[in-house]
Amino acid sequence: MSGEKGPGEPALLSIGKVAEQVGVSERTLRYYEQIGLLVPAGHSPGGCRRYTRADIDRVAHIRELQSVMGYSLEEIHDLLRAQDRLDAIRSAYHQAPEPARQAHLLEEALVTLDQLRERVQAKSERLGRILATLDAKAARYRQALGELREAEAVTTDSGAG
Amino acid sequence: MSGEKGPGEPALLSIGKVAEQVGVSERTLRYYEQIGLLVPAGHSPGGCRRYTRADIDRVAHIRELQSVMGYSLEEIHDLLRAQDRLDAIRSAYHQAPEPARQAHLLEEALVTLDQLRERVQAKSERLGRILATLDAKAARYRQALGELREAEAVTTDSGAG
DNA sequence: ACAGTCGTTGACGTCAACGTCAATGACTAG
DNA sequence: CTAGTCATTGACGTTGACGTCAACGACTGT
Repeated sequence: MSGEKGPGEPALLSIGKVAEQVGVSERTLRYYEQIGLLVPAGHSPGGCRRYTRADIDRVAHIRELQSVMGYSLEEIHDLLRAQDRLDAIRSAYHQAPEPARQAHLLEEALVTLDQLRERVQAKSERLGRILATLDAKAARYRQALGELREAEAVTTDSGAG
Repeated sequence: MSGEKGPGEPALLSIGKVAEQVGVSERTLRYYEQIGLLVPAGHSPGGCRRYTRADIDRVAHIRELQSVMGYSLEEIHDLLRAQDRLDAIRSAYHQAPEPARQAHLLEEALVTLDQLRERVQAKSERLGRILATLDAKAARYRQALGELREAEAVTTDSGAG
């Protein structure tokens, strides 16, 4: 036994499992590590990468920011740095080394969070406006279609009568 | 006079003006033409591209689909093809060559429009969910911050008293 | 012990969406 | 008519985000 099935243990995953579970390639995971986006939780004695569930969540988060927000990996890197600082605070929270500093970091993280929130909201609003114009367009076309059909019905009437 | 300032005229613009007005490079406009995304309305006798306001709108539309929806130029090309068909119908609408065919094309275009609408809505909803989780996170952090401050106040009290 | 699979590190390839440069031609103010 | 600016067509370069391949080492069931 070399540390596997303990129910309270981290439950480490190989790169292949992670790739399969989140639907990315192994190459992508190694690339993310290369640019400092996702450092695996550890390594096997032989040097194989070992990931945790948290790492999976992180990759999923990265993909979401990519696809939904259209962020570059560099922008995502910045965002996740703030997230990492928050996590550092959470772990520090249970040790309470310097409450004043904790509060400062928390405020800093809140600012970052608010900035992201604003950008997400802005995008959401833009999408809302686009939706409205699309609906308006569809309504106009539907009306035009109705008129066309009415005209056609009249023509058919006079043609058949 | 070679067709410029008539108030009812097309009011053609050079590539430089268009690039400046929509905030893209000339290279980008030529590239869009190269891949068939934006064919200029005409050319000067010497071969310079001439664009209309409609072309400007089109470029703006392209950039919006790129930035907000994250579509590739190829996907945008497909979308705009449907849009172009609709425009063809609109111009045909005043000539009424074949109302049955018009109706068919209109229905086709409506389907495309609905597909886009659905995708926009899906993205909007995803953004909404992200917003909710961000707000929840912020709330938790704000609470943690409050607790920290309270603890600090107590500490300060005992320290000062 | 060993075959078969999984993983590792380079290194080079790729694709979209342009940027940049060079050589040449178009257009415009004076 | 001419200087200065704007535009045109290649052609090659670039950047991000990976894909792919080779040569090798790690791990697993039997």
